[in-house]
Amino acid sequence: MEIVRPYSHVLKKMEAVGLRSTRQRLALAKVLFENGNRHVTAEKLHAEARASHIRVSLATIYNTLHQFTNAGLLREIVVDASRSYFDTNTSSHHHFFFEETGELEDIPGLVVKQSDLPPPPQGTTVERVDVVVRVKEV
Amino acid sequence: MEIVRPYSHVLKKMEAVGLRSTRQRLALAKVLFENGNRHVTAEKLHAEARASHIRVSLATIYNTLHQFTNAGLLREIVVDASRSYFDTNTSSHHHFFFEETGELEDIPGLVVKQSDLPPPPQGTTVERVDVVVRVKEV
DNA sequence: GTGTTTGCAAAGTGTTTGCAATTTA
DNA sequence: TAAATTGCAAACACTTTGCAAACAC
Repeated sequence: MEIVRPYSHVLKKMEAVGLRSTRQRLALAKVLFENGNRHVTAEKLHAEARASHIRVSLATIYNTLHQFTNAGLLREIVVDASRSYFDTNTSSHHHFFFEETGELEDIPGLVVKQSDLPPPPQGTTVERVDVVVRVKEV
Repeated sequence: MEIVRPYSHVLKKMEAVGLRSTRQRLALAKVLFENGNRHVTAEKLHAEARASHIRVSLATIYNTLHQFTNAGLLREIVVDASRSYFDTNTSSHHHFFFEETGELEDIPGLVVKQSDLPPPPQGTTVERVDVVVRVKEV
């Protein structure tokens, strides 16, 4: 019986990019990656960390979110001009955004192909395509 | 020969929703709607206004952008977590976003149909679909 | 031990607000 | 003249930064 370590790849990646295994980073990695895909804001992660008795400053939350994003462990999603969202799913996919609650949800199986799009402007290449489907409660 | 008043619909709309024709609003409407489609941030519009010797405070810029947005004359575009963009083209369309310069450009002829998308989550309706193609200079 | 990381408080950025003075209708 | 609008400065929310103390290796 294999022991599942849902976020062992995170530890490997941290080492690979030279991020030390500090108490804070390990605890945040656990919260973020242990339980499937998540969408978090800095504030939410901070609140959650404190609720789990993890002592971390907000500054460290921001540092960690950016370090993980640079390491390719997180992806930043822009849906709201006033807050940054981070997604533990770094594969190419899109989102439903619940305008009232500010929640995000992955859209399964929506793939935008290069051929679906007009060519990018002269001298540019497509870095990424983001589709946000904004939904409202009826 | 017809006299073209590219933004006469704006004046009508302002009246329709009860926005008085103040010096500031008229001047900003002119800047925004006189020369085809535009994408502006508050700061850019403010700078442009001052360059054209229009005295407007930043507070009024924000007020006006929101009032015009509520009136359906502008559309807010979310592409950057740190700034709000407003588009004079309120019809359903999508954008190229130049990550280095922060510029926006309409994508002509990209239409996302309801049938292209998975159904929205139970109890919600699609308010709007935003596609942002992030491009980088080669 | 050395270089990295943390946490705090201060600073920064874009945006909003309260309110007196001004302007529009 | 009554109600709406403006501009200022202060307040705000979120994020970043500088730096001394704590920590990882």
